[in-house]
Amino acid sequence: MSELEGVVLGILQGKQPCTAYGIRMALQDSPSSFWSASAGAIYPLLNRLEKAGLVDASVDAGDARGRRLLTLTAAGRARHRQWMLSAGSVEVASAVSDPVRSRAFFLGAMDAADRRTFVDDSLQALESFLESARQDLVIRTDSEDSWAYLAALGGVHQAEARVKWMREIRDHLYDDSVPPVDR
Amino acid sequence: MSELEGVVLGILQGKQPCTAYGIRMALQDSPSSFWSASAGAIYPLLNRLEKAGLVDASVDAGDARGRRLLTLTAAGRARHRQWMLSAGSVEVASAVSDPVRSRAFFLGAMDAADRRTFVDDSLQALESFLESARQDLVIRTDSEDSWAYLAALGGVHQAEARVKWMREIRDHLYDDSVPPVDR
DNA sequence: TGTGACATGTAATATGTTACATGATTGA
DNA sequence: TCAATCATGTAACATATTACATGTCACA
Repeated sequence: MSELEGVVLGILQGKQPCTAYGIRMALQDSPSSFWSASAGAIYPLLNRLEKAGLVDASVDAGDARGRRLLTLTAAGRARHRQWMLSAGSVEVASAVSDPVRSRAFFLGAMDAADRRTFVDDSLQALESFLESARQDLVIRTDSEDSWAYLAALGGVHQAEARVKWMREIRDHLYDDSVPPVDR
Repeated sequence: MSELEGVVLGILQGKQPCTAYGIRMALQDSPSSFWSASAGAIYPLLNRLEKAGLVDASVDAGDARGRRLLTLTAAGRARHRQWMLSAGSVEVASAVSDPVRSRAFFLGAMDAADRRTFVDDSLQALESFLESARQDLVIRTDSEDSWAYLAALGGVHQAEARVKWMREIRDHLYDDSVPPVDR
């Protein structure tokens, strides 16, 4: 069961009845750009879920576009619950990915000028991302869903931790005691 | 250019000359389980890179296994540099993924008992992950590569932020009108 | 001498990406 | 009426996963 599948089931549970397009838009509104939320991923996925009996679809008769309103079945809810509870496994908890940190591991192979570019530019990008995470939090502030707010708050905390960390690296960079790496 | 490709080029740059197997093992040693580091991903990838002229391979004549020692070409180094500098783009900085947080957005759809299970179990998983991130940091402490140390430190900071955040959620959970479990 | 790590690779499968293609609906 | 948004979908392609398959090397 893929991450995207779990997320899509979750969005559907919160918005049903809604269209595949609506799910796509909800995914796109997230500050994270981890999924492209492309039509080529969403429509085939939803059709798979429907075929597997996790999702019900009814064509909206009053809409000539063939608008399909989707809802979760009982099996779909059970599957979503199963996905949720997998958060307790260490494998899921450790399947994080941070593309900036992945790159930072190899800073030692760059020359001093590139290192500066890297740190300055990625710090700016991280600050910009933090800003969008904060905006996302504001949107959820008056929502009745305090859990979604707390989840978004976690995103802000993590974004703050990333900015702080990159500032630490910058401080280290501007410290002259570090000799250049030999190549 | 995929994340895995960039990471593999980076590992190779730091360990060359080394085998594809060595790169796999280096990937596996990371506390993050984001990549499975399976043979089915690494060997085809390295062969693609070789074909593209980013990697050079020389068969070790003294080894009957057909051990191939890999090195980066100039084009490979340039490609790696390009990947590194892409950390400055907001798209890359925002392409983070946290499977526990993804799930936390949908806590509102769970019943109280499942919510408690979710929070208690994922807190334990996050603490366990934090521990492995700390161990990874210890390994890098006496390394001459201070940058890799700083990168791993970022991993620890983020893991700490995730634990702290889940504790906040737990506090919110037990503050609620829901009667507390026996403890 | 035997076991576990080293070493390379493929096959079937699943899933995601980009780009393309089409048309309806809504509101200024 | 016209443009932006809503809405569904496919095609070619790239890439990762799991499971399988084979054999060598180092060392106790």
